[in-house]
Amino acid sequence: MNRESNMINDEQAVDIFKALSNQIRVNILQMLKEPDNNFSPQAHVIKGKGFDGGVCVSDICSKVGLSQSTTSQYLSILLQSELVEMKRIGQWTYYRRNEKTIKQFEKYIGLKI
Amino acid sequence: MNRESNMINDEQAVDIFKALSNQIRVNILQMLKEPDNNFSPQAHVIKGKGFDGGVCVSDICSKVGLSQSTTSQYLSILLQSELVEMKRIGQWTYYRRNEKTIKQFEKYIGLKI
DNA sequence: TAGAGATATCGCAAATTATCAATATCCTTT
DNA sequence: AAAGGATATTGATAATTTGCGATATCTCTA
Repeated sequence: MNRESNMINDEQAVDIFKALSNQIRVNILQMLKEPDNNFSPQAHVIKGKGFDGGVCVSDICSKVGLSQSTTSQYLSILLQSELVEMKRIGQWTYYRRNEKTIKQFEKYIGLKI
Repeated sequence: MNRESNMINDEQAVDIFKALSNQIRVNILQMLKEPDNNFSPQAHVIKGKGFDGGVCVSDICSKVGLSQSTTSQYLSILLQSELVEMKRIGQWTYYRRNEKTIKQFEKYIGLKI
């Protein structure tokens, strides 16, 4: 029951549009689709620990070529819009795509846009 | 042949995200889905003349409650991203959704985001 | 517990966006 | 040709975003 619970609202959708209104943030989301292919072989990509595919900030940072502070801030914008999720393990913070939100967003586009 | 011709590129996609990163512009696009239901009965909604469903700027303007200049500018942002198309007929400029781009955008989200 | 590494936050200057009033342009009609 | 209505453009200011360096916080290890 309650199919609506899967639907994001207009406000959330605009937040997502804002998050994606920057090429580099889009790139980050795209790179996270295939962490193993898109980051250096020695990159810190998680297997196991309940957070498969998570990539740590410094690897994303060196890949996108922006400063650490900007990269961190962009990740937090993606996090706030729930396009990604994060988990801190030790001194590293791992980010990965939040496929649930992305699916809901796709659905929103099809129905509401 | 050439299935790729239907696919928008990353840059176009970011332009679309920017266009949609504003609630009012999203509202305009949504209202244009059903012009007859969303505008006043005496609104200037086109039937025929090869531009069915087109709505003129002043009707959109009074509906969204922003100034004429802002409304016009928002429409031109939507036009540049090709989310809408326009046709000038006499002294009126009619805008309507560009379903082709919207479909391509939907496809882009599914494949690239 | 002091240092070192990873990430987040703060403060800032530059660039961009939001929004309006005023003005210009384009059509139509007289 | 002039007036008037519809839309676009311009100029201006306030607000937001971009992106950085500096600093703070957190966590591990010596």
